[in-house]
Amino acid sequence: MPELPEVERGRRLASSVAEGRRIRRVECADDPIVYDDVDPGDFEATLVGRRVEEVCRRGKQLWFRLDRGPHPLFHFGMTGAFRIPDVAPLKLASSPRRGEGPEWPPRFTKIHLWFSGGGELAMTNARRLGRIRLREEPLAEPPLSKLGPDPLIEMPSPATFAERLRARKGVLKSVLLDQSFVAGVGNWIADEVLYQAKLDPRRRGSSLSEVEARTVARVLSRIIRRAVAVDAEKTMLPRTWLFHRRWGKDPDALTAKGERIEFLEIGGRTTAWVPEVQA
DNA sequence: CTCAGTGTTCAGTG
DNA sequence: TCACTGAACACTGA
Repeated sequence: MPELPEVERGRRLASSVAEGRRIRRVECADDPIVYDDVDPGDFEATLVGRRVEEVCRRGKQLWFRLDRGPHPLFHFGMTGAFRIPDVAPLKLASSPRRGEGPEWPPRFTKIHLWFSGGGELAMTNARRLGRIRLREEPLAEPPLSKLGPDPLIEMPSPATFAERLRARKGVLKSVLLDQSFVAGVGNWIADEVLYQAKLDPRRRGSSLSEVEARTVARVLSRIIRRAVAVDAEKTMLPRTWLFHRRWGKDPDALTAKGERIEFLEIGGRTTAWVPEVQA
């Protein structure tokens, strides 16, 4: 379920287990789709023995900066995640949902890494829209080189953001999802931003006033920082957010304030919005 | 059985 | 070339 905050959670998890450690062993699933342009055997040989200097993220892309290249890049697609072995061996009363149990490595594991010091990390990817790649210079090559600024670590000034947004002719929802405009916004964050900024998702960037465009910048930054601050834990997001009410296209869905939520399809994506606030 | 889906990419169009 | 649109990808879970 990865948008920027969830990918950042993955980065922190990987960082805690991998940074400063050497990769001792690698096991890849036999899945050429997930390996994109990399042969799984080469991949294992490339990584074993390398030291992980830093786990980096930009937008929804993650990569390990190793002591020498090529460096592995990870993209979670719609369903990917990093996992580490469960710490608590105590049996819980309730039975875990499928794929979330204590099984190790977990179901749908595409790569399993062992580090010096005993840590392990697995990347799962049930629907196989994720990608694992190798790059000599990650930031200089696609997909990273095509990304716009990451709103957590390199958010432009409101003035700069507003200028860029007002230069766009496309509808706001699509512009926010464009990873070359800002990196890391996905479907629910785009809807949340437009709800809190009180803007119709079908408005065109070029139609915004300076004040409206700056509001988008401010709200986007605030939402991202808040979601990252709670480590993307959904139940910790403010009750007033559209997030909690937007799922399932429920025709009777209401916001926490009792406003009616409606659904549109914009750029092929389901868009939840609140006409009485955003019209 | 059918279908939506927290994402990206690419061919096609204007 | 830019900007945008829609389809394709893949497969689980509802």
